[in-house]
Amino acid sequence: MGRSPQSSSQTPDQGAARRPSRARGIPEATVARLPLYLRALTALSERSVPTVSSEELAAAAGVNSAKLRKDFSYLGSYGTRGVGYDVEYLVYQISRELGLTQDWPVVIVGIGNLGHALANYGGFASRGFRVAALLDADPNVVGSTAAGLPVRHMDELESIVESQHVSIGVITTPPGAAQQVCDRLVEAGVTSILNFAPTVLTVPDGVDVRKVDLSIELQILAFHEQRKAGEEPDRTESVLDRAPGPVRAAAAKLRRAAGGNGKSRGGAEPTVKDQAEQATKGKSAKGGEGELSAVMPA
Amino acid sequence: MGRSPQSSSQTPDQGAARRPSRARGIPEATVARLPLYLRALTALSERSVPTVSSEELAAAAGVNSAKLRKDFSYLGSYGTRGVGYDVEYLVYQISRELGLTQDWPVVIVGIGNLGHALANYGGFASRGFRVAALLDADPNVVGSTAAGLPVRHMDELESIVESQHVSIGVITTPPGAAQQVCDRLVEAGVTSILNFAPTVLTVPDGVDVRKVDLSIELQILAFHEQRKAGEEPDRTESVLDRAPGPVRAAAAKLRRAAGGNGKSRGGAEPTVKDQAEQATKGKSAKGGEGELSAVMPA
DNA sequence: TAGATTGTTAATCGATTAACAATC
DNA sequence: TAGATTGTTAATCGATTAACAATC
Repeated sequence: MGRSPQSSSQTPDQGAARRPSRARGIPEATVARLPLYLRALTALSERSVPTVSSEELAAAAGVNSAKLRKDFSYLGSYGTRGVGYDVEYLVYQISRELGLTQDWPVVIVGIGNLGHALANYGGFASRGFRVAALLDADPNVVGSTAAGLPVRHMDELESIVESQHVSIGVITTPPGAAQQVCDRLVEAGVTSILNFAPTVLTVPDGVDVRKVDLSIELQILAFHEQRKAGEEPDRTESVLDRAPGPVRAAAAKLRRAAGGNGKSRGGAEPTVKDQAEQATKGKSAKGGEGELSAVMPA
Repeated sequence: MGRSPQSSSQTPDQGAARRPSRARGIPEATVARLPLYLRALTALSERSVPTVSSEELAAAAGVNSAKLRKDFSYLGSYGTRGVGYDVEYLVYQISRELGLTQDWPVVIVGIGNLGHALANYGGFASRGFRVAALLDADPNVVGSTAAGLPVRHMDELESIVESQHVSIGVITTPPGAAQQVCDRLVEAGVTSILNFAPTVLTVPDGVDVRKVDLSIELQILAFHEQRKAGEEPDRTESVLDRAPGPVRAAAAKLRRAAGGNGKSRGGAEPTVKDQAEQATKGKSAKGGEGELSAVMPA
């Protein structure tokens, strides 16, 4: 069976998006928004709002109305011109489209803080996801309870997955254990994996992986944040000069040596490049993946 | 100041993507992948690998090499033809591009299980993110410690954000409190928000919001999972018949009444629609956002 | 020089958006 | 009927990908 690494990251080409994937012709981008619409509709339903226009619903979901109507057009013609959409009816249709009208047993592997948080997450149960088991490798954790469920030992993984027909696994282990856990889940029959460990998982064809990476989200924010403060005054100086000592020193050296910012496009400047290289040799990895092992206690 | 809801969800148009946004011409999709490359490069750096080809690095990051080279071309010409990329040099350049060579103080608001998990997340510190403070509204939580830091009261939010120049806030409160917390953060000077609460936040222009939604990820997996099992045998029957009692009954009724699946495109079938509507009135919200309040203990 | 690999081009694909005819 | 709002079209935009000339 051919193995392919998943796409990872909160980006357009998440897991399933790699296959032809537009199952039944619904674009991946639309699928990713259906849960948003469902959430907004559920809130309206609780307030007993009978119908809603594309404009109102779009506002509640945080998208524009043209996009929403286009999205809904892939599902069918569920609205009424001049009136809008029936809230209950849409809740049902979207739930059905997403597969939420059936029960989805899931296992959570790695019961640290994050595993705990997920086990307690009410948003799962209310949408058809049922925690079939909590698993951990640590004997000190096994036997304790989280969210009213006993934490069971990894040894039971296969029997639980098989007997309860679990098709979705959630991995909240340290990164070092993630691939091995993934392999066991897949071998036992799991075909969808939600991965919180900061690792690229390799899975056979036919298995979907989605990745949630807390640190990546922050890094993307930092990228934009960086550009807000100075509004491009002279990035080389402003950014590097606020950097930690060694980097700042190297930056100064760079400027003295070449006046460039190491970002000049196409300009072949081996001198600049070599010096920046030297400058970073010392600090090198600066923390790196090693520290991530401490991220999510197994 | 014009307020606009953020785009939310792990989809292409996350927060910042709404503005013209391609700060310095780097596409949003590329920015979202830079952290992946950085992680892979950091791992290589720790193994003291001096250079890497686009093919190797792409494999490690889980993307294809053409995409990687295209991404890097936006940053500059940092490789050497015939050789590849210098690992240390690239680590530095990408870190700089992402703004990780500077220190980013963040506050985490809402210290439940998830807040705890985030406070302990080693991936933050190793990338320049420093937890400036943990905040909570619950007097029983205030004063305890998490990840070695004291949990402080919400009342201190403004003074902390201002005195420590915090520009990034992480919201892990229950959904009901999120918008209010967001408003206070923004008012105090925060311009980037990472939102874990299942709510659409409204923020002024110039403020970026990224959203991480655990339940949405699972729903997307469920959508694809649903299509694997049966491979389109006759979805109306297979899906609805596995649904809970009331829904299944309604489905049967529907089939009897019209033989349609309620999904027929364009075909105006008021009878079918009305009956499906009736059928769902009873179960209605089925849990819904209310339960989500239990998600993340403040 | 020969082999390897980058950086860029151009074609393709998918997603977004405004506008409006259809129709309730 | 008049007003409102959907569902769809078509234009635009952005992202992906293969291929290859440039060049180490």
